[in-house]
Amino acid sequence: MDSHFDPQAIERPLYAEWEARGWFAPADAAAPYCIAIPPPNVTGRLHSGHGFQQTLMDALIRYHRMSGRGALWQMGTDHAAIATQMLVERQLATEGKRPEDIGRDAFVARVWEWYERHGGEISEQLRRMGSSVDWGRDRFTMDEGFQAAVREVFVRLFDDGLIYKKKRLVNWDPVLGTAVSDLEVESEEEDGHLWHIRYPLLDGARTAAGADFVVVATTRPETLLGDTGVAVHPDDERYQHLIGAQARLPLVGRTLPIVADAHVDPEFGTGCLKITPAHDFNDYEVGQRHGLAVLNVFHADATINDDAPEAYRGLDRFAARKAVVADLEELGLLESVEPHRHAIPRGDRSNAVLEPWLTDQWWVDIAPLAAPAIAAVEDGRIRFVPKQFENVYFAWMRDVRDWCISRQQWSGHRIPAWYDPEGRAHVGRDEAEARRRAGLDPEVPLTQDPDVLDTWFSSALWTFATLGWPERTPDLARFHPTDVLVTGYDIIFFWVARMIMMTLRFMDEVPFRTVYIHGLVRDADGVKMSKTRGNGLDPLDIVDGIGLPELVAKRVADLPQRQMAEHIEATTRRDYPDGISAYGADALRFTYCALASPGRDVNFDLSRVEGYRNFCNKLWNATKFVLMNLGETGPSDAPARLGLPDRWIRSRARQMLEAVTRAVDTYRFDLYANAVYEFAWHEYCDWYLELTKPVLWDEGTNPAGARGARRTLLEVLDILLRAAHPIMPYITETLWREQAAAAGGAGESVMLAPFPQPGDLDDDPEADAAIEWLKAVVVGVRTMRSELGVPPRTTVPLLLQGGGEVDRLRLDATETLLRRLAGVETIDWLEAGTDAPPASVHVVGDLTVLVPLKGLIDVEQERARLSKEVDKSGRDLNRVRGKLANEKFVTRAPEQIVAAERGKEADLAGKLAALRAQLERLEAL
RNA sequence: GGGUGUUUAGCUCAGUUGGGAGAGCGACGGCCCUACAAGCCGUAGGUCGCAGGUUCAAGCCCUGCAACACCCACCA
Repeated sequence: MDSHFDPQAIERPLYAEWEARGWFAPADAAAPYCIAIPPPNVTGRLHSGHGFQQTLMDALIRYHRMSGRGALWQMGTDHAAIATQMLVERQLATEGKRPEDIGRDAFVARVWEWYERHGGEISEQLRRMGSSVDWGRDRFTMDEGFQAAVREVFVRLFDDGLIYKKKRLVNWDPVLGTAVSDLEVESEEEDGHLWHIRYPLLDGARTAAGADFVVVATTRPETLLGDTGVAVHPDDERYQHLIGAQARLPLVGRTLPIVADAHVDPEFGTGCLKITPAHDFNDYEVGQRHGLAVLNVFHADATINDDAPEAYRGLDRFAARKAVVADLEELGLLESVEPHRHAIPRGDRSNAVLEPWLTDQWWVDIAPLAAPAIAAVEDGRIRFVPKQFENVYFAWMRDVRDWCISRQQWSGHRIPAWYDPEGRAHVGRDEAEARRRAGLDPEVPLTQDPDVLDTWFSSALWTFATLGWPERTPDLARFHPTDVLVTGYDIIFFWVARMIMMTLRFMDEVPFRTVYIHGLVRDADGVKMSKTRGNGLDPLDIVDGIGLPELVAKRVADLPQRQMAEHIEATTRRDYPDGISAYGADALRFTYCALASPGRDVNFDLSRVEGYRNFCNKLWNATKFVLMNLGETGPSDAPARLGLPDRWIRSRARQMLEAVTRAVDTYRFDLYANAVYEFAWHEYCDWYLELTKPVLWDEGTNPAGARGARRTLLEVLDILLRAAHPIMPYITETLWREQAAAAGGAGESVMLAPFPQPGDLDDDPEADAAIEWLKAVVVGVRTMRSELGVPPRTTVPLLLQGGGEVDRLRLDATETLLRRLAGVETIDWLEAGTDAPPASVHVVGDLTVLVPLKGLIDVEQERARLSKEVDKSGRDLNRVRGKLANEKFVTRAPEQIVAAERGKEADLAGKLAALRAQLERLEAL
């Protein structure tokens, strides 16, 4: 074996082998366990969030596969309709073309080309992370089966009256030229203005203050062109006499009725509200209540249409705003302008300011779907981990509004509706069915609805459509409901909620029993990773490494804003002066697991990866140590005897496995990783390997003991590697095969080996206590040596004082080990009544451990150290005595707590006495 | 406006039923000792956000406050 762990050398060949041998497919005749992957965009690239999420899923899948389940990790990708539309449009733009220049069919062909050209990238990246997805069952949300599923769902929902077409206000993206759903609106506070505009009153009406106009306030003066009313609060004394009066709309001249509506807040602005039903959601409601006209003044691209005065026609909305304001000012109708901070709705894809716009769209009537979906979580058929996300889910679901599912784009699932010459819509699984259902003659021409469906409509069918629905496939019967969904809180509404609704509707069962919600990956400073900030880390750059020039080039490529490039380059050069090393997939995966604390975002820090890469190296070298110490014959059937260290490490391994299984059961990937790390490094390596050395190197006097140590070294290493495999598959596979070969055991792969169980090993309290005693003495001696400046290779004499029978027995059992680990030359007991020589002292329970100074030591320094120890012990003792002096404590606290405190008191008193005695001795020198 | 989360060592974070504050990284000192310098040994560092309360006992339970982050709703 090489002296260093080199992930580059082992990872790719292993993955290729696993895949080629079909080991990712679920075992037959085993209890099923299934996770459906949240489908990455087919043309996307792997980012940190993916890496994180897939690591957690792969850990679960590998764990359950090893635990004997028929584990299926269902693979698939998403067609990402809007994202792809934008990419292909951008590609066309470089050729100087617009989509309409080439037509729908050619455009759709381009989209498919795009899928085919880029579709493989994400799969390769998943492989590089070690993800054990079942490639044989790979699906795509636009594949034939999915198209059938989508049409089936659409038709059935339509037939049940849960899909309908209706003209109403929607969130309109004027840049993309499509409606979007409520969820795709991102509102951010931005600095704007509040314009106060005078609307002249008609027929001699006056305000209470005597003015012949009312003043309305608006943040969007251009919408004035579509005003059809003015509203005041019904109880507003200032305006009550104007209710029913009329005002004249400036610039347009239209007559506006003044209506009373409780929606108006008398405290805001002047208490007068202009009503633009076609361009504001609240105004629309007000308009409906009062029968106001709905006058649309925008084209689809938010330029002013022909229903506005000629002067503004064709102007972009922002140009129109300027013109309107200027004209109002000219006319003396602009009373004032004040700065005003308010929320601006923007499209999550285009970042364009959205407009409420009146259009015909397809909708899902959501309430009948939401009710059973709420119930499924309420009654525990689905549970969220962490639990608090159930409240997030409930809050949204209980107030959810109808879902706008049609998009005015070309990329995506086309809506299965056809129009006859009279414009009536006929829904069907295909045109023939639509015609048949409508009883239309073959010669009646039909045209299909031009719109496509919201991408999330097909995603909502993910768990069951991937398994074959609407066919009743064996996979569907076996693996649905899936066991757990692993996803981020950012798509609970987009995806999780909709999957639950659709699955309950069409499968009559839940899509998954558990929803594990993980945090989002941020950079080391807690800032969200994003392309524009240039602070993102590509997981594969951490796995395979990347040079600084390449990293800089990658981060500044395709930046929306050129001026950011300079800044990003500077920070990149500062943060990664040498680029990024190839840490390997195992180290990265271990990091993701270790950082996966529930309900928290992950602040991703490369230094953690480095630490866990070092951990990989530690495992590597530990295995090397074990293999090189197997001796000539390796393990044999000759009698073996387990020594205390062997019994201890087995007992500790059992406790590690208890922690691990508990952690996996509760989705505590962080505790899982920590338990493995702690055991492997600080127990197996730091102590156990060291404890075996005296035994192995003194084989002649104790061959059975050496055999016991060898056997234990191998067995515990085997357990450790199996326990760690779900987190770090590559290195564990490599080392496990070495180990298995040396042990002469069977088994081709650690990923097919059984996951170790606590019951495989025995608890051994006696060995635990003995080795803990030994460790305490060794650490005590080491501390004294270090503080006294004794060179590592110099052995020291050791004196033991006090202590009981147990201490003597333990010394007898571990003396050889103690000598080696503490660098001790001689060990002598001081008889009772004998004065101790001047010495450095350390107390372990009743036992006092002394390293005589013999004049070659800095007495002053030791005195200072002892004083500190005396002070600390004195403080501890005082605290314990204070507690015990408290009558309430003694009478009310549980007996065992009180007894423990009394024990502590005795220990501390003894320790203090021993320390003081030694301190006095030193001071007498 | 409503809601959720966070606040523990210089940094990033654990702390599972309330019973003597932990890890990793970083810092400091000493070591190339026959698995590992990607290592070994040791040391320092915290009034657990603030103020109350419950309790014999609070990092943990309750109340209030503050700061930060996020979600939902949007008074134009």
